[in-house]
Order: sequence, then C-alpha cells, then structure tokens
Amino acid sequence: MSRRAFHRASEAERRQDLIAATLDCIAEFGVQGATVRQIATRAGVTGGLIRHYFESKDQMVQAAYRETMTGMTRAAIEAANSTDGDARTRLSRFIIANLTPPVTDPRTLSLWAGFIGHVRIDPVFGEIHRENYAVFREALETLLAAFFKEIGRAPAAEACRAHSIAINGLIDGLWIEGSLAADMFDERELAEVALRSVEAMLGLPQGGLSQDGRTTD
Amino acid sequence: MSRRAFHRASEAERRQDLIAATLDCIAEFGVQGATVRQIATRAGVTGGLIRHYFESKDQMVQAAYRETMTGMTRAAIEAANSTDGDARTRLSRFIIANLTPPVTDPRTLSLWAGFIGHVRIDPVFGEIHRENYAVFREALETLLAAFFKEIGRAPAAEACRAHSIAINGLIDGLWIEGSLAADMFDERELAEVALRSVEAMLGLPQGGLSQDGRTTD
DNA sequence: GCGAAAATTATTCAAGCGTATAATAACGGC
DNA sequence: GCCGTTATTATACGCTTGAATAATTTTCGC
Repeated sequence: MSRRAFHRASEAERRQDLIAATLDCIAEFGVQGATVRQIATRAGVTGGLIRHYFESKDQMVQAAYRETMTGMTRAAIEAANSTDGDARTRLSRFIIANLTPPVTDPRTLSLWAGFIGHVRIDPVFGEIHRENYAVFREALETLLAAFFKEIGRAPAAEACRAHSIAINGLIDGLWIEGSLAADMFDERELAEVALRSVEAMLGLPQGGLSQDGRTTD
Repeated sequence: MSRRAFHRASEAERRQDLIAATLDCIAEFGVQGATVRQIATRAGVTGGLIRHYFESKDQMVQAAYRETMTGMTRAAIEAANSTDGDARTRLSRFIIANLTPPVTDPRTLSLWAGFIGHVRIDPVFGEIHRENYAVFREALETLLAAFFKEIGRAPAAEACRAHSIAINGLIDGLWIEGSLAADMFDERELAEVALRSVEAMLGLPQGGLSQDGRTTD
C-alpha cells in the first residue's frame, strides 16, 4: 500500500478547502452525514489534518456556519450597494438579491436548515445567528429609512420597526418557500411577488418599487 | 442489580410516548443528540423496546416529524374553523393561530429546524413535507377565496396564486422570526404585523381584516 | 545542504451508535 | 392455575465516530 502523496497548501486555502468540503457534505448528507472522515475525503486529505487546522470538528462546523451566513448577508448588501444614489433601487435590489440565486437556492437552504437546529443548543451557533440577524435587520432598516426619506415620508420609529419586521419576515418566508420548492416557482416570480407585496405594505403605488428594479442583470 | 420494573402500556400510548420522547430529545439536544438510548431514557423504557414499536430509529423519527407537522397545520386550520360563517374572521384567525403559541414557539421551531435538513436527503421526509405543504397552501387558498367572495371581489386565478404565495411566505417568515427570537416580540405583535401586512397586500382598508380578529382569546 | 519546525499521513483508541438476540415478566384463554 | 403469547428488560455485537498519537514528508532559516 503506497502512501498518499503529499500536497501542501497555504493555511488560508486549506482552511477554505476544509470549510468548503464541510459544506458540501452537509448539503449532500445532512449534518449527520458530515463526518470527519467524509469531509476529509471530500477535501482530498486524511482525517487527522482537520485537527491540525481546527481544534475540533465542532469548531470547523461553526466556521462553516459563520461563512455561510455572512456570505448570504453580504451578497444581499453588496447587491444593494452595487448601485449608487437612488434609495428605491437599492432597496429593491436588496430584496431581489435575497430571492434569487445564489441566496435563494436549494443548497443554501439545506445548509441553513442543517445549521439552524443548533442555534438554540450550541451557544456559539446562537451567537453567530444573532450577530448575522442583527446585521441583516440593520441593513434593511437603513435601506428602508433612506427610501422613506427619498420619497418624503418620515414614519414614526414604531411604524418603521413594524415595516422592517414585516418585510424581513416576508423575505425570510419567501426565501424558504422558494428554496424548498424551487421547481414550483419561476426564477423571477418570488422576487416580483415580494416587490409587489412590499409596495402594498408600504402603501406605495403599484410599480413604486419594482419599476426598473428588475433590470438588474 | 435489581431488574427494572415492568410497566405495561397499550400500544397506542406507548407509541405516543416514544414519539413524545423523541421530540423532547430533538428539541433539547438536536437531532444528533436524539439517540436511541437518550430517547428510551426519556420515555422511561429500555432501548430495545423502541424496535418493538418501530422497525428502525429512522422510522420513529419520521413518525415524529409527521406528527409535528400535521399538528401545526391542524392547529391553524382548526382555529380557522372554530368560528362559523364569516370568512374574514376565519382568515384572520388562521393567520393569528400561525403566529401565536403553540405554533409560533421556540420549541416548535427547534423541532422543525431539526427535521427540515432531512427533507432534501431522505425521500420519506420529502414526502411528508410536500404533503403537509400542500395541505397548508390549499387551506390558505380556500380561506382566501372565501374571503374574496365575501367582500365581492373575484381576482384572476393568477392573482390568487400570487396572493397566497405572498401570504404564505409572510406567515412562514414571521413564524421563523418570532420563534427564533421570541423574546424580541410581544406575544401579539407578530400577529398584528401580519394582519396589517395582509390587509395592505390585499388592498383592504386598515382594519379590514384585523378588526375583531384579535378578540379571539 | 542540514537540521529544526511544520504539515500531512497513517494508525490506534475509547466511546457511543443502532441493532440483534436472549432472558424475563405480564397478560389472556381455557 | 397453567401455558402460550407478547411486552419488556438486559446484554452483546459490529460498526462508526471524533480524537489522540506516531510516523513520514516537506519547508525554510541558516
């Protein structure tokens, strides 16, 4: 039996590889199926190496969770900021980015679902979740406030909170719906449902948000 | 070492006990922590008994998933049907039931989260999910259609579908938000946000849905 | 190039897993 | 009140898991 060939990689990319392999395994086999050996195989290394880069398997999974969540949030925020000025367009791009791939995507949901069950059990998972949720909600509230200002409205803080809760909920829910049953929806359908719903929720005229908002690609 | 005392139970309640113990363990320790031994301890029996009632542990977990999901859907549907006539009240009660305990509840979410990761991996889970989703969506669409009829509107089928997708998404998302961060929301807040949002989404006057809708308890 | 340090593989270990089987207690028909 | 059947406990088995350790290869300062 010949010994496996060495392949030495930089610390950064090896960690990245291991996290990617972890995510692959979770998406494919669920958290239960993401064993140290399976992950190592997927990453093309031997099991022992994992503990050279992470103190424990748990810690690696936590890193994978962190990366998944920050990746999703970042994607949406960057989509919003990819244009300048116009608050309406930024808000609408934020919503669209959340409801189209790669954010709304069966694999992403599989990952999220695998992780979310840990949030209330493992305090580290809880912390990662809270942190990410706060970032997301703040981004949404900021976009919303800018939009209100742009159209010359200044709702009370209370109403602002309610709007942001509702929109956040709508995005989350449609995200789940779309990711769980991607085959039931047109690529654009969910995003358009969301835009029209948000328009209605904010009391805007039809097209007050979506117009031009989908000329993104 | 004295032998554990026998306690003989009827098949129905023993199965129920085992499922309840499974759910307890999943809620408390996650799916990973719900081992045969842990579940047996929680149910006050020895591990071997599980295989006397279920062909395998997987099958028992599937039964637990089925029960959790049908329980949630049933709770909401029964809340809607607990009143007669008035379609507006029934729709609003349906929404409220979904966004108040025991449906919106950290433990319920823990269970759901633990399970949902299996939906795309285990075909039995997938089947249970699809079945339940269909029941829920159809209940919502029926309530919605009755409500439209009641207020003398007859939207196109396409618009109906869009409305039901959006409302379903809103409910799902607020349900997650409320269950994940129950401490951030007033008991009634989410339900009211939902009612006002649905009013807006359907183009109703404010209070067109919620009025009297919350005099439920 | 040499030798220490680091990276990677290979092997081993104890614990826990789901399951199978054997022993035992309770029940029901007669 | 005995006996077959079934529910339940107890024990054992084989396998997988995460982790620890030992062996081997590479890198790099000098």
